[in-house]
Amino acid sequence: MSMHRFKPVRLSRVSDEVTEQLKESILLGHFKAGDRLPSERELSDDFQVSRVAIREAVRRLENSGFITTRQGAAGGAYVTDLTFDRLGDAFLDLFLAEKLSIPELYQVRLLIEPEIARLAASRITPEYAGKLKDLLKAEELPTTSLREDIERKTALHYLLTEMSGNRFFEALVRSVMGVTTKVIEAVQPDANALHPTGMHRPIVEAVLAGDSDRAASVMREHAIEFGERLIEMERIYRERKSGLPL
Amino acid sequence: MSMHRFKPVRLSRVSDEVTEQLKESILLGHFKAGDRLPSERELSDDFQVSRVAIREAVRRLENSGFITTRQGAAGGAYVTDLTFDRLGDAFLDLFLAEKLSIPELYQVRLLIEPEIARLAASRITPEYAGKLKDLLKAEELPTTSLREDIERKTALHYLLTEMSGNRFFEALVRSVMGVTTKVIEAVQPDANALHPTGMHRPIVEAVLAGDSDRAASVMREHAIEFGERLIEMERIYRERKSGLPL
DNA sequence: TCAAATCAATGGTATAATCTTTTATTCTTA
DNA sequence: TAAGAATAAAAGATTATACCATTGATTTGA
Repeated sequence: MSMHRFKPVRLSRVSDEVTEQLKESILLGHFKAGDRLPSERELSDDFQVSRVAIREAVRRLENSGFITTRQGAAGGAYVTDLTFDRLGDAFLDLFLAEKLSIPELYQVRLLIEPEIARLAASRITPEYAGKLKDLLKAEELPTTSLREDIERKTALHYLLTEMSGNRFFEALVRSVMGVTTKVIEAVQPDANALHPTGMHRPIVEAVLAGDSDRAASVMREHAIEFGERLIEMERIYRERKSGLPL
Repeated sequence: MSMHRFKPVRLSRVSDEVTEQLKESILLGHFKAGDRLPSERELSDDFQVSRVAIREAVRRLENSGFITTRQGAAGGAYVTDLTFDRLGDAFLDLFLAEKLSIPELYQVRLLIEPEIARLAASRITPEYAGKLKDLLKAEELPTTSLREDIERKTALHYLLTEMSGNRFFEALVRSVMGVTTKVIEAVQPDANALHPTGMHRPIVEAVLAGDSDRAASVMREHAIEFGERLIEMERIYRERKSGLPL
């Protein structure tokens, strides 16, 4: 009955050890974005484990967004700058597994989007003003495909989050957008009926005017209106559950 | 120059194909939480690929929170109910990679926590009232360790998000809490100085009273006060960047 | 000079053998 | 007969090795 507890010599799988050490190295900046990790065979030598263990670790790091791998001569595992994509994937999986619903997403969106618009209006610059006008013009071009239409209309929301200066807002909006885009593309509604051209105009105008309060309130109205249509989309989507995701 | 483009026979790695098929099966409910996937050897036969490919796929699914694996006779890959843990991991990685900062997290928290308190107050029930009182009592017990102290104090926030009835709020609060817990445990401040006993009392009282507006406003005050201390924690944390994460 | 052929490095895949862990079964023995 | 020990069996974990496929660099040759 010794008081001291010994730690197991092996904490876990060797591939987990490798994963952690590599991740640590990346986070500490020993490998920066764009750098290439040693080849699998080298890592195998360094860690003194088999290539299979290395590959499992690499696969996990890839899955977590830390690296991308390329085959061939100048190939290998390249460190990437972490993005919000993995968050989006996680949210999407949760939605597909019915651990999140559109109404829940929209309750949160209703809270943050007006705040983003408010911040954006308060931080308007001539450069951003130009970008906003361009996006609005692009939105009102004739639509060629649903996908392109969605891209154009989400672009404004992304620009506003960028203007807000808060990357957490950006992460959330991108994630919510990811889910809604998924649903819309699966249901294939009439693009213009879902989100009529010009719907964003009042928002842009308020932001351009630097009118924070008005920006927030028109964004709120927009979120309410669009949110209700989205909820109907989800109903349709869940009904034909056999039509596959991924 | 045919107009029709053929699709490549192999879209990607075989392990990616396997990952997608397994994930699809799980999402479609062919395997439910608690079910065991076929053994690696069986999957290898079914998919007609090597065990290496199977293992890489399993590793990714595990990393994404869809399965857990156990060794031994009754071992194997067991499907798990998707949780918000993976989100928390993603947020934590982003924070460690300096793609998110505490001030940004707190700007968002300042927005959602009062709303959660408001909702909780509007949905108070005798059962929740009992739980709230219990938690408050537990908080005011003498502290034994920093970790336990943190656990007790986060418990209230979790209960409130549960009461809010919105799982997205829950996901966000859990994620933000995950990051703050990480920072606090790394910095090891004096527990009571950081979050004095009784700090939560006004919030609980307002919620118990079913006073939504007051609940929101006192929660807002709490978030502001605590947030400022957290920002200082981050400064200390980032300074000694060598003290390792994970 | 430049295009084609070749080479080399690297990740991707397959196979097979063995180790380790865990549970179930069988056997022994008090 | 019941408890405990030995054994077996199943599954993941690990290793080793060989070979395939992709890709960029190098060499070759007209």
